[in-house]
Amino acid sequence: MERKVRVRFAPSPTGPLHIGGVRTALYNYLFAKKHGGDFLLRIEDTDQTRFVPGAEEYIIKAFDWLGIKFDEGQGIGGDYGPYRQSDRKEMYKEYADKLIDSGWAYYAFDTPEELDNVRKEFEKEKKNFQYDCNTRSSLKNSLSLSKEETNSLLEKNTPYVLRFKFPKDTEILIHDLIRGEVRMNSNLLDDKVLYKSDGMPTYHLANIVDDHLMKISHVIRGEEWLPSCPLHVMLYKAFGWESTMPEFAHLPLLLKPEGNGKLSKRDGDRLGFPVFLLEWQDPISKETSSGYREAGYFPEAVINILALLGWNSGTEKEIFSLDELIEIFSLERISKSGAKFDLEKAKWFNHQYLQLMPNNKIAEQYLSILKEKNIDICLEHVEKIVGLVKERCNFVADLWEQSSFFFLKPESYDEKLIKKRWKDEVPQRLSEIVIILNSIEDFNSHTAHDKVHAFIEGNELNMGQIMNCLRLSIVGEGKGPDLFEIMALIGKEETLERINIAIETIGKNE
RNA sequence: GCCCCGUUCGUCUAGAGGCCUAGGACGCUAGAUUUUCAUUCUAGAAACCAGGGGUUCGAAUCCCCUACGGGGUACCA
Repeated sequence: MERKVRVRFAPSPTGPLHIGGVRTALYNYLFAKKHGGDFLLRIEDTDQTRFVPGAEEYIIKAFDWLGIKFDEGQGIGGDYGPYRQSDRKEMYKEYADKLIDSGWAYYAFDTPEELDNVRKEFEKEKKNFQYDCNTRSSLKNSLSLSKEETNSLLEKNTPYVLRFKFPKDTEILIHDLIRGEVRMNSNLLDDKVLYKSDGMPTYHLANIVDDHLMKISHVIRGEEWLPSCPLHVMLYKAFGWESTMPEFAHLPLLLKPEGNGKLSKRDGDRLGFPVFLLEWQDPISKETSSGYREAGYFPEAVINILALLGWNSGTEKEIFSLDELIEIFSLERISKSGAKFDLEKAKWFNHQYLQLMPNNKIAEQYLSILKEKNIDICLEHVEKIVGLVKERCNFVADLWEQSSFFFLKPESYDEKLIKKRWKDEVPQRLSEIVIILNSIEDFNSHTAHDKVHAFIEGNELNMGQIMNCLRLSIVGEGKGPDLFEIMALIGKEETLERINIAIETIGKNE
């Protein structure tokens, strides 16, 4: 039975997405596209107390930036809507009732306070309380109560929840596409709440009903869901949907770099690298957390970084475009253990993408940074500068550090370099070079190079001595690309001016 | 506590019984190139394959135990 691949990414709008969630979405996307299937976005907002305004919009915007497109879902549309669970509220009741009718679920009238007390009682005896096949008969529910008692409670509108009735002594087998077979015994599993007293389903009920109705073929989600997967499998069985039950794949988690715990939204900026795709401001605390976009990462690089955090192609290739990833992605090559984010490698990836990007594209972005610094210059010129210095940069913003001297005269001169290189005869030699450079009609990097080299050789001077001092005069320190290229780009006049200023300044103010 | 998942260089990982004196990448160190810094190139250090038992002629690879890490254990997702 070949069925169309349909996968979903189902975040809860409790805040911005962190990169772990983004990676889960990416793997879903790659899997769907690889198999010519659909990728949908479903908003799981069954917990109304955790609603965070703006989160849903943020999620959509974040994927928009990343360049990952949903085929269907919230904010996109499709034939299986609505795609926000709170908008599907009415239909869950019907399915919950079906479970009551078939005996797979039961009413539980215990209040949260009562359950708390039971838990405390158990703790006193160093035992752990679980609402399950061993304890449910002593609690307040439709299994322990008589039919009359139950009905009377219902008639009085007593708040209740619906719990799943796990059968006794049943082994539940999960076929996980990443982990193989996982077995669990039903006696150890608790009777999870399926339907809450506020009239909303829990994740467990809602996700099974929706996945079924939306014809989801594969559930690819984080490992934190593995323990509740037996419940999900049992629910498919209870509904009689076993034949169309999706296949499961539980992804390893993204861990905090310090070594303990999974990455979480609350990590914000604390870890020294962005945890979110886009900058996020908490609507209540007003605290802002940085994003990859704002930190200067390219979306293509972020995709590449995330793809390789828990998956590899089996080859030694590491730079992949989205299309290449779709081509070779497979669930089998996902590793089983959690991965820590490596900031240094992330920067390296961005560096690779910066080198791959055409200079005019980079120049466009750099131009807006230059504008902010009140530097008015044409794109063509910036493009040339970018070509000379981009290999030294990881981010577009690094360009300034590597090329500010193209736009500004040195304000000071590197002291160490002066000490080492600025010998007494240097000013005289540089004055001679000024005259030589000034005599060049067609001033460019080649002519300047030839003249200066001829001068150095003709006078049997030390190449390093002259070149370093010339660089110091023009750049202010010992860095930068080929000096003659710099001279050509800033022009003859500016070049001469800078050398003259250096001759007049260096060594005179002490 | 109980249940589940995992464990190869600092990090991400290759490895599906002999090709492993364990390969690559980032980072690190050194050398080369260069007019400087960076890039680049080359080389190097870096994992007794968590530990211990098996199985086998042979185990990083299969099995068991232990340790450690992670996840779950909510009317959260």
